[in-house]
Amino acid sequence: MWVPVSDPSDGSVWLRHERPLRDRQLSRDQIVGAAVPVLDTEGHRGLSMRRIATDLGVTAGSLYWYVRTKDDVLELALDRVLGEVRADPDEPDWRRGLAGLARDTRAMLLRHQWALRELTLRPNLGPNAFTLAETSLRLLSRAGFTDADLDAAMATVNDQVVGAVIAEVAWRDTLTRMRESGVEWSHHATTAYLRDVAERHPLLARRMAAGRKVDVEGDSERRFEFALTCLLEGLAATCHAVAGAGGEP
Amino acid sequence: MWVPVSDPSDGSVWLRHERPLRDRQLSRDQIVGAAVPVLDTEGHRGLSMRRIATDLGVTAGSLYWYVRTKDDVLELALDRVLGEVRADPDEPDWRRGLAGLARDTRAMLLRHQWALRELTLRPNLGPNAFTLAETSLRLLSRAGFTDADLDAAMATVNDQVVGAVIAEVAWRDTLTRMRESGVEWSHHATTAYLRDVAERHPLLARRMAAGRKVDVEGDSERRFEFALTCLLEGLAATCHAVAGAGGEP
DNA sequence: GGCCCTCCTGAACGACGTTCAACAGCCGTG
DNA sequence: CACGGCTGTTGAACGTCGTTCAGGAGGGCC
Repeated sequence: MWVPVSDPSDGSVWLRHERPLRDRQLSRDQIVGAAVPVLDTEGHRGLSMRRIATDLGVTAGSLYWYVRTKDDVLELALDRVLGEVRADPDEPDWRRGLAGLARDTRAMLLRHQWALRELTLRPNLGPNAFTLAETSLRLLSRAGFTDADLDAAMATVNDQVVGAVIAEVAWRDTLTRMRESGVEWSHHATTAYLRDVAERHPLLARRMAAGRKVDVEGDSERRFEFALTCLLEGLAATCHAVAGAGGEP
Repeated sequence: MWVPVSDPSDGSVWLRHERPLRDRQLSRDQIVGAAVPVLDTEGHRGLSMRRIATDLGVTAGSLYWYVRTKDDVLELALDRVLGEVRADPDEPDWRRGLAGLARDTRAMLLRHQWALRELTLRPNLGPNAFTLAETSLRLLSRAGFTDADLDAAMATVNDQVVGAVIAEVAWRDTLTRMRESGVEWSHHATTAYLRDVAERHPLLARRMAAGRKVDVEGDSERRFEFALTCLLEGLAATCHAVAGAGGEP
């Protein structure tokens, strides 16, 4: 019994079953397999249904036999790359486990920067997303969090990673684009605009001038590690506070 | 002497000066003013150059006199809403100050959810972005962070907020869409897929079943506050560790 | 052999971002 | 006061996009 309640685009790909195929010259897997490399190398702008189709040697229309919308493809692609994240749910030291998970997620997101966009407004109900969540929960429950805080703690770590990589990518991109157009950051006398900003904001100005030579790679990693230890520290403290006198042996 | 190095779209709107206008029937301000409400009510999909133009009573082509690209409009719109965030840089208690800033930023991002997408790959060099950064730095320098960690600490707080709101919005959206299509979360016997997920992931399953009635509003806020206290706790600890025996009075 | 279901083609639709020749009105200069 | 030039705006056009759909090829089942 199925009521298409109003159905503008019901739920998510994951809640729709893949058709049983017969002569299949294509499959969802192949479609995603074609989409991901394009996204990696050419970004969102480079991916079109027609592009996927020609890469697979078919016409654009055929894809709609396997997928209802381009958004479906993106949703599938997102879960595909989420599957690349490796983490050991049985690591006994929860802090080490979470840190590893965070680092691996960051690495994945840097490999597939388009995935950040997807995370912002994609339902994200894929199997790999669930597996990752379960792993996090497992590690955190080992830390001694109570049921209520378990959710929040998991979300906190995850959000920190996502937020950090977003900022990192945006920053990288900014520097690249500015360099391309001949403007040098950390040398703000070039543009009237930047000079003005520096005058109005002393702390920022010091920060801009400080790293005369900007080391995006290193800075980003340092920042990420800082945030991570900071957060884990806070989590441990909160956990102990909640557990009262209990906690780790 | 100007070399258009390759110039696909040099830098950012902010590095280009707005033309001095004469008969101006339009202005960048008006364009952004027309764009933001559309984005708020109809999202990215609802915003087109033609839409902005007709709302302003002109043709699409005219906009290109004030703006070089649709991306310019989005960049300007992003900074416009960043300007809505209010925070007191002179708040003596740095933790209270940062918490306030974080909460206000979250509120803004919930009002303008499209802005999340922009943050992911927009240069974000607008004046309001800089002002916010300066405020953060001011508060954190009051906390006693050294120059090197100042950057990282600011980024950490900011990233947490962005990450949290992203997850919140995605979650809200998922629930809404599922409800629209008649699938109920926390009642996963409905779909074979969700039942399967629940079987494979015990901790997740408990979490799904726990909140029989999902209170997105409350949960999100609780989670946000959890993350915030957690993070500030961690920051304070790190700061003290770095400052050695020094620190607050 | 006939039918149906699966899968793909090719053409089409409407909307999009962006460009551009043309033209309107105001400017300062002669 | 006339005129050339700059500032804005138009309207049509280009190419691309996501998506739809009638049609047909070809295998599986009765």
